[in-house]
Amino acid sequence: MSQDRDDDIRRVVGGGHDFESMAAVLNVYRAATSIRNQIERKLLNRHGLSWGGFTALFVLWIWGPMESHRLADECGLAKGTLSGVLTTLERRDLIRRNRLSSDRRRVEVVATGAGLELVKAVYPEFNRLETDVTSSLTGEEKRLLADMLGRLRRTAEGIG
Amino acid sequence: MSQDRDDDIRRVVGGGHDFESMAAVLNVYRAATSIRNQIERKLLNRHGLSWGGFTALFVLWIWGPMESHRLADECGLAKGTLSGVLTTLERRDLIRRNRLSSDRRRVEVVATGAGLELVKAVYPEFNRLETDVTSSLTGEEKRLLADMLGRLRRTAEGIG
DNA sequence: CCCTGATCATTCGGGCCCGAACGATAGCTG
DNA sequence: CAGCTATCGTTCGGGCCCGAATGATCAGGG
Repeated sequence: MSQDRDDDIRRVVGGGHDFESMAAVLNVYRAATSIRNQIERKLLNRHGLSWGGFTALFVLWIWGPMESHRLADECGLAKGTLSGVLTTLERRDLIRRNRLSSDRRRVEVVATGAGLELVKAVYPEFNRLETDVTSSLTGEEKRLLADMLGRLRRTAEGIG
Repeated sequence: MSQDRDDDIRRVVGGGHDFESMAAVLNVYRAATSIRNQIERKLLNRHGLSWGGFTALFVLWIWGPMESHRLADECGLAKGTLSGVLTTLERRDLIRRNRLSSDRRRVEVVATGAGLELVKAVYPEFNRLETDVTSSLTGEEKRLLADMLGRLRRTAEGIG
């Protein structure tokens, strides 16, 4: 946020507001959408993957098969949203749903061979884009950024 | 990102990857969605506003009427997306579209009295939530965070 | 004057996203 | 063992979101 914009805002909304917090929140959101859009455009679209789809596949790769509610949590998605994402992935044979015999309400989600192959192929380039996108920060800054954002997120979720 | 998770990832994806950048990007995205979801749930939904709709109204409040393409840019939305958001706002008489007589391709977007009234009423609470959400950071940290995220965003957009 | 190419906003197709409602399943309790 | 109650995943309604295609409008050159 440039100083000019900041001044415009102060002038219009008046005093008694918390501009530091506003700038922090605004920048978190803007940076996130920029990163997501760039990575989708430059990489994921080409492989027919959405951000959410790639995330799910990545989680299943790292931690192996898991139940749907936990996968939703790991991906940061509402369960209804995850259901749709999984349907898309399933249509392309990248994941499978297995109903648990021990509790037929639950569903275990498993990446197929093709799913694992895809995420393994895409991840290196994904990581390279992460590096590119954060190239204006030092290693120490990246750690600091991640730490501050982690606190921010825990606070936000704690408020709910 | 906890150390355990980090270790799991290192073990599976193997060496030669940039985990610092990965953690930074992951946390940006997760923090952004947490914040957005909380603010929508706790405030905007009650007023029938989406994040994008509130943003558009806020921008029009601060900087006054502006052409549609600039508004899209200020809101960080694709122009097609903004068109939909504006239709929603227009249906509720919160904004108006004026075709420019000087160039009938262009559209000037104006907040109505009701629109200004709404954004003025909602903004103080919005700002309070921004304060709450960032309460685990010091003022200096918020400034640092905003600065790093600004650099990050400019880099991301520069890559495209 | 047209014609051509550029530049607007809108529309469209597809998918994401949420919360609420739903139906199926499980476990408890009397 | 029948009837609650809680807890699954899915579905549904509505809106957001993008990129590509579309149609309207404008500016410049023959």
